[in-house]
Amino acid sequence: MPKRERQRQLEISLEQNPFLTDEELSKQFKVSVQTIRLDRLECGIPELRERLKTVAARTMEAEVKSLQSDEIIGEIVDIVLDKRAVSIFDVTDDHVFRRSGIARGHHLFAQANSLAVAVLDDDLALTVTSDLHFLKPVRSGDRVIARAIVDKERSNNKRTFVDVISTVENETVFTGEFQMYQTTDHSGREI
Amino acid sequence: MPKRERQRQLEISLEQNPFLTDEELSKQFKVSVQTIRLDRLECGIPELRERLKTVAARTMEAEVKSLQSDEIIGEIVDIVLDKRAVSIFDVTDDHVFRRSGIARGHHLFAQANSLAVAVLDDDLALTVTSDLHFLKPVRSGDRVIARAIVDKERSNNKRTFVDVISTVENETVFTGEFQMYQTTDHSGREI
DNA sequence: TCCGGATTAGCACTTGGTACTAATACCAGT
DNA sequence: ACTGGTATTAGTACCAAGTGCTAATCCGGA
Repeated sequence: MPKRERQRQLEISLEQNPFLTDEELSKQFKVSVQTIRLDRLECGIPELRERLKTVAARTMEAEVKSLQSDEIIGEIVDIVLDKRAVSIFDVTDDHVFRRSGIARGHHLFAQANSLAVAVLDDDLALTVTSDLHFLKPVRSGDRVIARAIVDKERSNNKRTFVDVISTVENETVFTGEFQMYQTTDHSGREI
Repeated sequence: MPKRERQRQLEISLEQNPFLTDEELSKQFKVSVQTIRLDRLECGIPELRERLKTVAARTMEAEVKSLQSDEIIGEIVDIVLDKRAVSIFDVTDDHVFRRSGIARGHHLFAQANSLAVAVLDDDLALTVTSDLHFLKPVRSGDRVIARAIVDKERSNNKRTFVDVISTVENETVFTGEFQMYQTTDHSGREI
């Protein structure tokens, strides 16, 4: 196998499995450990420990991100329980279709839906039905601001209606009407 | 600081930041490196490199998972383009409300919506509106099977209607009607 | 035949450890 | 005051997986 091709394969191997030591690689490619070291040097591939360090660093970051983004998609910036709430969601490359660069619908839905759940002062609010309108495409880099308002007129003690309007730079990109089910009895409360 | 307390703090420190070397820890706790080593030994905390290895391993796993789960939520098991498609989504603890154990709505939506996108033989299909019904709660461990059917009667060359029905053990848990926008012109094709 | 890139080998040194031994410190009990 | 036990510190030998360097060898083409 020619040198160029081996180096290409090496990069692929390490991308798939950064845990390989030079010795393991030398066996895989049937060359000496020194050759592997020279290859890594030429390709600018760091040693095992450095690779693990960066991979591990990625995890820590990702875990912090996913921790906060699991409960609520987006960040809640204002909330008055049982009345209204606002959340901000920054769209990144992770959220868009690669070909078109347009955000996948389920991320906008997730922001709106989790905001609708959060605005209800209930241990357990579930979505029953919802009616969605995706009005304008949202792209990577856009900051989506979702505003949820509890519609008290149409709500009763088991069903609550929450309207969510999401905007990017004051233009409405998404609207959702959520009919929510609440377990606890709210009839005794102030409405 | 007493030994017990120091060891407790040590565990906390390393959980938050597994990248700390014994030397850094010894400075942090103002004891010798050897003491830190003894503490790790007693608490069963592995050395830096082992810690990074396990953290990095977690990442790789997570990345494989999120890679496949980003394009399509769930796994497509059957598809006839522009006609129908089926996907399977296994609900885990990651998808449910901690308190109630019931799956968050946006995961069911994501499965259905991404299936609706996939079934359309188009580089760029976008969701315009959708009408959702969450009929029964879905729990961790449930296997959700989503079936998408393209409604040809109501579709024209710019708007396509896709109906998705999701079931768990033959019971319908979710239905969604998706009105999709397609960029490419399908009028010349077989319906 | 000679040149040059590619490969291999060998050695000293580095990091962040393990495993082990030994010394020291300090406090309580008798 | 002496002894015992725990805690801490110091020091040594060793290891894995490298870097950085020099030197030797191989192998193919002009």
